Amino acid sequence: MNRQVTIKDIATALNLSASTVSRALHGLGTIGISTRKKIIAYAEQMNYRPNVIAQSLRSQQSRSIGVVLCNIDNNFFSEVVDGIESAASEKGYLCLFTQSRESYALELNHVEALAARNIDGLLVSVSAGTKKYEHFLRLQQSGLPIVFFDRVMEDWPAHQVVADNFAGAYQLTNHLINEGYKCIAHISSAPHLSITKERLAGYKRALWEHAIPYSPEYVKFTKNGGASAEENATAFRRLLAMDPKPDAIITGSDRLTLHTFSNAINHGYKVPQDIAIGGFANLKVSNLIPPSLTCVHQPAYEMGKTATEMLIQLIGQKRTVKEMVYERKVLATTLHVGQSTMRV
Amino acid sequence: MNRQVTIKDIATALNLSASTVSRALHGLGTIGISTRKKIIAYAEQMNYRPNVIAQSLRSQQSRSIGVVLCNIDNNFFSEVVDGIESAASEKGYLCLFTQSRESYALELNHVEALAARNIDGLLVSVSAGTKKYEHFLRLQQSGLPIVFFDRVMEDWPAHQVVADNFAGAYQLTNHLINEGYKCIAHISSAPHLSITKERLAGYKRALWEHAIPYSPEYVKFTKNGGASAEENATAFRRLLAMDPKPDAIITGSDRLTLHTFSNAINHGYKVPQDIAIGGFANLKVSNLIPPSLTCVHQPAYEMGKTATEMLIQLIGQKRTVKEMVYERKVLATTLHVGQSTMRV
DNA sequence: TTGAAAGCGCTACCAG
DNA sequence: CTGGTAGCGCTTTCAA
Repeated sequence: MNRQVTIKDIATALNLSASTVSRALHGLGTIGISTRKKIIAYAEQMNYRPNVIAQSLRSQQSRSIGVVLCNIDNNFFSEVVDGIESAASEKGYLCLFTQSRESYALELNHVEALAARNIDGLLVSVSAGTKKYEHFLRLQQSGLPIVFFDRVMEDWPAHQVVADNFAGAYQLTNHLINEGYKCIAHISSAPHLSITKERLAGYKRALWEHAIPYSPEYVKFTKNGGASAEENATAFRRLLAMDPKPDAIITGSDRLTLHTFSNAINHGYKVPQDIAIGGFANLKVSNLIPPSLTCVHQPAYEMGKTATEMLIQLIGQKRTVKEMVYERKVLATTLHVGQSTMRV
Repeated sequence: MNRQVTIKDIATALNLSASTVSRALHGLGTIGISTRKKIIAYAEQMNYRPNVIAQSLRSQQSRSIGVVLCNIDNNFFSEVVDGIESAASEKGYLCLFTQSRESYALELNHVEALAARNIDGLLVSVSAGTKKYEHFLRLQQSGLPIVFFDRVMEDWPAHQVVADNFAGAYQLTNHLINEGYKCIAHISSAPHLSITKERLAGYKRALWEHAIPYSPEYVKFTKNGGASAEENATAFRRLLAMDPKPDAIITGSDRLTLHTFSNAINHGYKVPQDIAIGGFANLKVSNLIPPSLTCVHQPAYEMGKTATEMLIQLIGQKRTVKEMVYERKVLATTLHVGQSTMRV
């Protein structure tokens, strides 16, 4: 590879010292106006680009942020990543992007690999397979700014940006109850995830307010958040085999919603006549599918943007761990009522 | 931030030299077995992680690859990125990921920013706004391995991984002709993109083989590849205002397919009775939308994976620019026939 | 106004 | 088998 042109090259060519060139290029310190112009011109002509790695080594920061999430090929997360990249690139940060694929081991690997790269900060949505948070806590303790989004580390002080999962589930359940549905089941992600718990709580709360007893058998969790069609199919089959049969299902993610919908159709159920379906979903097609889908929409792009801006601000202020004040931002969800939960 | 522990720290603590510690940690060179064990143990205990930035500066490579594409929030590209990340992480590479948002200026910025980070290689799908390739050619000339995927730099020697856009469009058009459609229109992306040209060529070819005259007025291009709903709506309206009115439309991307579908419905057209629609699409819901969508599916995940593997191989072999043999891989598309193009 | 030197953390070479 | 030294490219004192 033809070496990129360096400050030293410019210095030699112009019979100056490296420090002078560096100064000229940054406009800092004192420097003769003519020397400066000459250097700038030559640098331009030679298409000089500072070596960011070297700058990074020197300054101990990299203007890059690490991102760990479970899987990008998912409407919700690709919107989030869109938001992350936008905010980061606007502030001159680059994103190192990794997928945990719901595996604790992979998440751990990626987090360590990122930390070794002098990232200035880390953005995390924890994997479904993660039950220990030491790897995050250690880094946080060492002073690395971390912002969790969507799926957060519970019961530990940390910066968080989340959707109002409780309210989303609560509103959706309420809507179903008000439509007259009596037996509302719930298919959700892995039980220990923060989003799962929050949504479950919203669901329970709505039932409770209407004096409908909560039956745990009507709630099915999927270990991989519906990544495999099979775990969803099982949950669906088991729910529909129950007595009484549920007349509505609330689903907890894009994938779960889609799978449940498709399972219903494949089993010959009509929506909403035989079973109503409504769920968390950031699909671009919800109004193309008939019956149009009732869904709780999360501000995914905004979540990515907000989390990134929060992170970059933290990077800027360089507080010590002790004086850190942890912030939790909750973004509102919106309920879109479609035909899939309409009472017939 | 509590400084990470360095080789020097270990050396001081153990009364050894930095070089010895470095050797021990890498298992290279000669070193006493007991010293080695002692060092390894201590490093582990102190949770030592090599500073990759320093390694990078020294070795002049970073084990990271840059990625530039137009927008991740798009089914096709998020699948591609999934493939890229998988392949990269498997080989121990990290991905620096950027979005050009169909803008030449942003693309240029990102490419330069990436190049300054000592990336070992670059993965590119060119933006719709890009008509000059100097920024890529310069880097390629300087020895940086670049692999283009999906939208490639035309008429220039370069590594490429693309879908068989010609065949995809050809098969789809053929299918429509065989179903008996007479006036087949085409809505595609920006006219100068490689994918647009290839698809147009396949379309023309099928018409030609059936002795159907090609009328340019029945082909509409969208500057931003249908990123805005509006440009698609305009194209749709203009097509349907023509005389004779087309009885089928072939669309050139996820977004265009979705928008066209939705436009048809909103204008009160029945698919396929009033107008047949088939297009390039990697949607996960194509069979949930009735009528089920006829679509040309591209192996997006595989495209990302293949491009990345090709890139990493290039990085490994370190040929000079002169001895470079450029390779173009073409991945087959598959036609899924649904009801949206069924003759009624 | 400019230059020399030191050092960020790491590794490769050459002496001992 | 181990240590010293140099240098990757850059910036930042400090001295001239």
